[in-house]
Amino acid sequence: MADHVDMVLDQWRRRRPDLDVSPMGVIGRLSRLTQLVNTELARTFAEHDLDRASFDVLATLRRSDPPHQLTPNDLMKASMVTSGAVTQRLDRLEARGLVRRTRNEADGRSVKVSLTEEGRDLIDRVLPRHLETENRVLGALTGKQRDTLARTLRELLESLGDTQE
Amino acid sequence: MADHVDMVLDQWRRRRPDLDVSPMGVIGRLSRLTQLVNTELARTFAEHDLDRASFDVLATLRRSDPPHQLTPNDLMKASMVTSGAVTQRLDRLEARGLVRRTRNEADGRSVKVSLTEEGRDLIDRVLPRHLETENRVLGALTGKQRDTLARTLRELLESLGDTQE
DNA sequence: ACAATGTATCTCAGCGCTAAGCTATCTCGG
DNA sequence: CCGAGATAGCTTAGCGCTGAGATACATTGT
Repeated sequence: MADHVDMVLDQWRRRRPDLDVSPMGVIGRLSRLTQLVNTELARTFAEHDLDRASFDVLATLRRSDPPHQLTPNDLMKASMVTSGAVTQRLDRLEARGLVRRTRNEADGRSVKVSLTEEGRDLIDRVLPRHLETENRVLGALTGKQRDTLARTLRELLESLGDTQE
Repeated sequence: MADHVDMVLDQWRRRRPDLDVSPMGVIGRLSRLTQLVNTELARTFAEHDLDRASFDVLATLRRSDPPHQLTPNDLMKASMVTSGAVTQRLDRLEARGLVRRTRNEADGRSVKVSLTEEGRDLIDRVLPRHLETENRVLGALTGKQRDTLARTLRELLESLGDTQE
């Protein structure tokens, strides 16, 4: 059995036999798989009028310590997008009544973002469905394979500096 | 040692002990790693005034059978983007003189895209640097780990329908 | 006390992509 | 041979993000 990347690797080996293209066997698959998985996850989000960006914000707030308040800066660090993107995400979520921005008494530059009751209800409704989808996407792997995969990905992430500070 | 996803999993387990969030240990890392890797690859592309989109088109043409001619439709299938995106990618590359569009004699609806000499020179210059970067990104893994990883990712891709037709 | 520097957030032009729809051409059954 | 449907590529409005920069407030060193 062969996937799309196998075909790509074959082509390169015919066309450029002088190059070692084996790293593409890993990185090409990573990128392709992430795209397919994201498409699959997007379906579940869409069923609740969400997309990944909004889901990420709601989920990050939901899993934070009570009282579930974070600054835009916290959200930026967690989401790997720029501050401008966070502002716009919050604008959209606030307009839908899913989050609330309040002044930060302790620091006049800053803002506190929290879930509204509606926002919390929504994320609590979506989360189990999201986990089902993730589980289904991983259905081809045994538990042991998943563990090994998670561990290997963690090694790579750590080597690229993605650690808890 | 713990990465960002470990922290996220801990948070969920405290906040929602009723849910099994283990799938996030795999899918969260996949998504996060892909983003970090893409940032790293983008640096190499930028050194040659390229981005991933342009690189993908040039590389797909370069590895195709002589005479390195593909239709926009072929490029669309290979790249997982819409036809509109392919049109725009080709517009940009054509304006820079890196690819050429010619009529398809056999089918008046269609077009043939080929590399110019300049385009071919560029991709041949970038490709080895790109592979070095990919290799460096995978530096934390042994050869055996890379093989296992590639195989596992392929299983997932196949289960999601990403096969050669 | 305050100037200089740092930090938090927001603003916005520009970019690449998608989704929907358009035009031109091809295919095929009747 | 022709009309209906399929196919290939292009167009474009709208979307979310980036990168650069603006604003306001906080911190630091002297």
